Amino acid sequence: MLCFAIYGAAHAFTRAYKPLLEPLGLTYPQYLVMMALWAEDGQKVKMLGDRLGLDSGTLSPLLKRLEQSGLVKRKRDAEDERQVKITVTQQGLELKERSSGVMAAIGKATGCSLDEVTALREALVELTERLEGAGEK
Amino acid sequence: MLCFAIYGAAHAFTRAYKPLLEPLGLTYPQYLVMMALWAEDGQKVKMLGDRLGLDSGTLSPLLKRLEQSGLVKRKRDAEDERQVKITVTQQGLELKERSSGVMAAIGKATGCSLDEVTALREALVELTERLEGAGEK
DNA sequence: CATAAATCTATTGCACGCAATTGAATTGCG
DNA sequence: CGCAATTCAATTGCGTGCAATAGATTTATG
Repeated sequence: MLCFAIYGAAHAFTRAYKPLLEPLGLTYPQYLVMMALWAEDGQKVKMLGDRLGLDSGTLSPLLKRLEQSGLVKRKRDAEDERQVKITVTQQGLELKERSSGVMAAIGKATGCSLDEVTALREALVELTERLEGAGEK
Repeated sequence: MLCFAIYGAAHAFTRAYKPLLEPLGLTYPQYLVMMALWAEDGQKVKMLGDRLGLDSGTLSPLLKRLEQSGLVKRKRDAEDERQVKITVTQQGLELKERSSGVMAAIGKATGCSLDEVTALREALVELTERLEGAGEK
């Protein structure tokens, strides 16, 4: 059952990240969103959703919590008021520094060489694309 | 980001299963539980939790919904009244037949050879064990 | 034997994840 | 231009996932 192996691995990752992210006051999905924003600030909700594979039903409350924590600002775009632009605050930038150890700790926990990680990641991306392609017919 | 690839693949699987399981009235986690019970009937909640990596907080309401649907029965074990034994009903057994096409459809959607699937699965199980081992220290 | 410790299920509270709907804003078409 | 179709974010409802806790039962300990 490949499905079950992935299911278990995904949860194992979430559990592994949890103790590392807790001191930062972030959940795992929130951390993914912050990483996306650190990589490119000022993204619209739609853009984040496409990149992370999440819809507005998930992102809206998540972003609201990040705003509540003072990490991001949400603002309607002046040119297209349907869109909401998310910008990282000073506090959000500081969190980036404080979270620098997280990636390293996870890399160590996986105990994989860089080659192994790369191969596995590519296989999974490939698989994901095939599954999504099949679903759309 | 390996974490992100797994995160995406897990959701892609869930989405791929969804249209197949909907006609059966099952969610993906419910399907996993039913598969575990079809493989071995009469399991206790604890046993299911260990095998699927879920705790009682997740399983209790899930099993209650399966009972509501008439697929399983929950009964306190006579020998140890702390435990609850889950048994598949006649209706639950009939569902097994009706779901026989699901696995095949997913296998096809992945578009992987048996060797690829096996290799990927083993890599993920290995990774999961390392992550869990690291967490327990 | 009585009591403390451990085990097991259920409940509560919070945070996703997604379908479906709503409401506002923009685009396209006649 | 004017109205319909589209796009986008937010909301609602349901089903996980998990920590923390509670309650009941069994086991271990003195």
